[in-house]
Amino acid sequence: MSSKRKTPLENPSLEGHHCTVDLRLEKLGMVPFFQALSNEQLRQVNKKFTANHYARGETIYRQGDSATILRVVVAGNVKLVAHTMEGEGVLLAMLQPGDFFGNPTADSKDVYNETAETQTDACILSIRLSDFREIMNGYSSVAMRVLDITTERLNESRQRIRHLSTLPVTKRIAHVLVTLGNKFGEKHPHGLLIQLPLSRKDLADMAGTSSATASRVMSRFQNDNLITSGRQWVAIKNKPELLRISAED
Amino acid sequence: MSSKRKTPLENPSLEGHHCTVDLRLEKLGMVPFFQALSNEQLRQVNKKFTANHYARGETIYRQGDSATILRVVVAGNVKLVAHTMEGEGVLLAMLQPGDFFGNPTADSKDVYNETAETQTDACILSIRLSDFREIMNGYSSVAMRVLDITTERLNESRQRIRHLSTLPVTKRIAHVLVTLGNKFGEKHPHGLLIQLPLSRKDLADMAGTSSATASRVMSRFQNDNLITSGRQWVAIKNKPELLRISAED
DNA sequence: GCACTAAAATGAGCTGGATCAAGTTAGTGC
DNA sequence: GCACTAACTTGATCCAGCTCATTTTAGTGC
Repeated sequence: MSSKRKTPLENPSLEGHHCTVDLRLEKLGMVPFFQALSNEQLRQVNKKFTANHYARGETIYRQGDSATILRVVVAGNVKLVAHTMEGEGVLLAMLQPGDFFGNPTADSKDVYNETAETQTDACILSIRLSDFREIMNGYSSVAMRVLDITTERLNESRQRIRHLSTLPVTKRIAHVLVTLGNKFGEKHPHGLLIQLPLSRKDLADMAGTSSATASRVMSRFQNDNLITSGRQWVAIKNKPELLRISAED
Repeated sequence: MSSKRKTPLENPSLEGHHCTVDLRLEKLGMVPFFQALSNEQLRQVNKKFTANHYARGETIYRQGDSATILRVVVAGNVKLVAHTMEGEGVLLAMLQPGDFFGNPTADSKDVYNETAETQTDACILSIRLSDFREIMNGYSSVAMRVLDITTERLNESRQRIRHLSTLPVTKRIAHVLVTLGNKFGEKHPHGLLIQLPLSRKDLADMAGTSSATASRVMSRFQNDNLITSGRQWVAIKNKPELLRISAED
């Protein structure tokens, strides 16, 4: 884009027209739980979905909204945030293309218990929960993959509980950085660049601390030459050492 | 039992012979995810299970063991604990009859990432993971129920992350008490008795605090007449107030 | 009833991290 | 290049909850 750009982050520049039917079909096949389906089956499934484009920072749904729709990220990133009454946020998950969100549970009285917000421009597919349940009923491979993913998320979630209960802030942040690096990292002159707008506040909300403390820890890491960072971006220069810090003792 | 017993907790007195085939069959039908099966189907499924009796305090499997077996609690209680290297524990879940544990995921290189230990004498059914996957493949109702339960556990787990990150100890403990009351509570002269051996340490490991702090908070609750408790047992006398405390502000 | 033991209560002191409040800058738009 | 602003940094203070250590007590076995 403009030669003035300084952020090392890629400009998403995701135009609305990227959310087309053909792209949808192509992307649906890449979604983990549809991988076992044939092209014809995929075409059938595709009919049930609708696509939507969201700008960065838009809210897709809010905590407390009735949960009748399941969504899949096709392009861009989405974050799931739980808010307390006072407005403090806890960042539950950072999603990338292929990830689904919203409960896959049928229970029609369910409401979302987190808010979904785009972290970049994004293209999102939606399907009625009842339709998705039907698909799972029809194709056990789909149901099984969804179960596998949910189980994995449960395990991650429990690991985070363990960290919150037992590790000091420094280690928690080191761990969050490594995890983000693994999921969103891309090779870059600065190091392993986390391809995602990521503020100190976001980091703090992931590690369960305040943004002031997150900032202090990040300063220290930067001094120790473990990371490079600017506004809303972080690159990892020494992953092994971060990993060591997060696990030591 | 002996007239000398003081604990208000029921004496489990679960003898080995309670783990019989007929009991198994009867109980299997009560497990949430098998409820939609016919008697004949149930009999088929039953063949795949084996039953085991464990004494209180026994370890069923350890964190790091290879995870090739899925288990179901038939009688008694089981707790899932994650340990750090230093031996601190985090209590991830307290299970009751009907609950399954161990990952339902096929991935054969998986290991358990928590330790399962009996909290009372218990009867446990085991099934090979591969057999269970087959059952889920064959009966989509089973797969769907397992998914629903896993999703619910994920939601609980995320709520706990929210609490750990945002609530002070007092509220977290109040919340744990209410939750345990709902799950394990039984009417009793003392109030709503939590039918489970439950030490201050257990409580602390659930709320993410030290047993000293848990003890202090419990003393305060007792002074305020919200609970009654002794060694390893707690009864709730004023649930509405505890609920208010856990949610206030 | 008495002795025994592990659990629980309690005290004293310390500290990691929160909070509040200024400064500083990176990145952008013009 | 310059001005602008939200993001970030950094300092100073404070306290909830931890740790360590001691005393008390509930529950059990005899």
